[in-house]
Amino acid sequence: MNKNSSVSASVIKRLPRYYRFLGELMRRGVDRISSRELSGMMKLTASQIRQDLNCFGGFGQQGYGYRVEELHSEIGRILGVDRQFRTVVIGAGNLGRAITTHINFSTRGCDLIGIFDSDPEITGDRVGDLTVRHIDELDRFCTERKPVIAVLCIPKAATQEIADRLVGLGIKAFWNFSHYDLSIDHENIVVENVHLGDSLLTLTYGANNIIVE
Amino acid sequence: MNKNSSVSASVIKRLPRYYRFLGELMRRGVDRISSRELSGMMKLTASQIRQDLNCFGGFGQQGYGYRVEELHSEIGRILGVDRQFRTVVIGAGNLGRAITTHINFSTRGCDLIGIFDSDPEITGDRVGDLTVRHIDELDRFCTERKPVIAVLCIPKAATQEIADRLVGLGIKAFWNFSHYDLSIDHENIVVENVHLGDSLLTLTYGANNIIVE
DNA sequence: TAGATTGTTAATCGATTAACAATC
DNA sequence: TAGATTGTTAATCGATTAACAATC
Repeated sequence: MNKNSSVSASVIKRLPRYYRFLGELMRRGVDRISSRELSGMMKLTASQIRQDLNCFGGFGQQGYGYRVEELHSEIGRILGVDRQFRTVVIGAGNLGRAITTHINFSTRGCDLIGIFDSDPEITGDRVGDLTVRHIDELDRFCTERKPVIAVLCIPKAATQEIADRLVGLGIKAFWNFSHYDLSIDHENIVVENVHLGDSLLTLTYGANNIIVE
Repeated sequence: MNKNSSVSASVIKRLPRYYRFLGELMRRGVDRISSRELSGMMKLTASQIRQDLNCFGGFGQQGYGYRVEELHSEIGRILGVDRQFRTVVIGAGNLGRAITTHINFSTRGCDLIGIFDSDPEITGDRVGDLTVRHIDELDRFCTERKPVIAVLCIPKAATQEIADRLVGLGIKAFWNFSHYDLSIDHENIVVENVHLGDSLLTLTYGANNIIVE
């Protein structure tokens, strides 16, 4: 059943985008699409789309194409949007607050249950429908509520230490926004590093090469 | 002189990370490093590092390695950190504010000169050391100050329209945070799409495949 | 000089694209 | 049935890795 283990990172990175485009098509009331049409919208080749989808199973129908709603829900299931992973945010500074309120976690398989900060000045503040807890409460909170995903919005210097501690408390997945390449040596822990600074530098590189001035 | 045009996106995407590691080495007072040592730190192969760097020139010295400070500044120059591209943020909601205050633009070749929003309720608010301007002032502001980079922190639905308008006002590069794949058909415009939602879904996929429950 | 490590070419590997038989 | 479009195999392309001669 699990073809999954062999699916390459390049394919997986494209799944959320497929999911997004299919959701948009659903909203527009389209119920059927061919790899050819989708390739036009997404600026991929039809070949690649068919190849990608077939990593997970034959979702299409020869001579007809793909049923949008079915494909959308299949990809959703593969991504895990039907799960509700208990998730905590560590760091309630500007970025932590913005991520907490700006990202729709529940439609992406996550249930946001806590936000923590080390600054006693801001514990008690409301962020979305959560209340900032002091980091000292983390151990007890994790023991009781058993979160499995942590969003790290903390300074570089604190990241590795907090992450190791969280692994000890049962966290299995990290969404890391600190300017630090988090790598966990434990088995069966997943990390998604965001690196906004690197992203901006990539843009600067592009600008540097087109803007002569 | 410009080997640049032929350098692949995969290499360019790695440059900010090299820059970051070299900066860290400088801070630690290391002044010499071999591709072998760096490969250990960065979890790349030494071969790849030498291959990558040689896209831009021979920065090393046979039998010795690379001088950290020199390599750091060379890569910085390639990325364009010594430029000061005038940059505006469009959208002063949670995310716009967080990006504005959280990211160090000036060390990444950007000079943040304005932040705009369509909500009259928040015009006049301070964000970092900027004051939120109403979006109606955008045209005049651009004519006078000539920004070249725009950071888009606006809803999906508004993105394409605002981007097209900004191109007309002289913007050459977009850092796009809306959940929308911005693509500009004009020549010589660069776009860096961030897609935090897709990043979270990639993590959810990973979590879904390790957390059995 | 001997040792180390680069710059660069060649070999391998993986990802993308093309082609087409299977089939709805 | 004929037409369309998938699923899948084969060909191509690009990126990574290995090897080694050049040279500091």
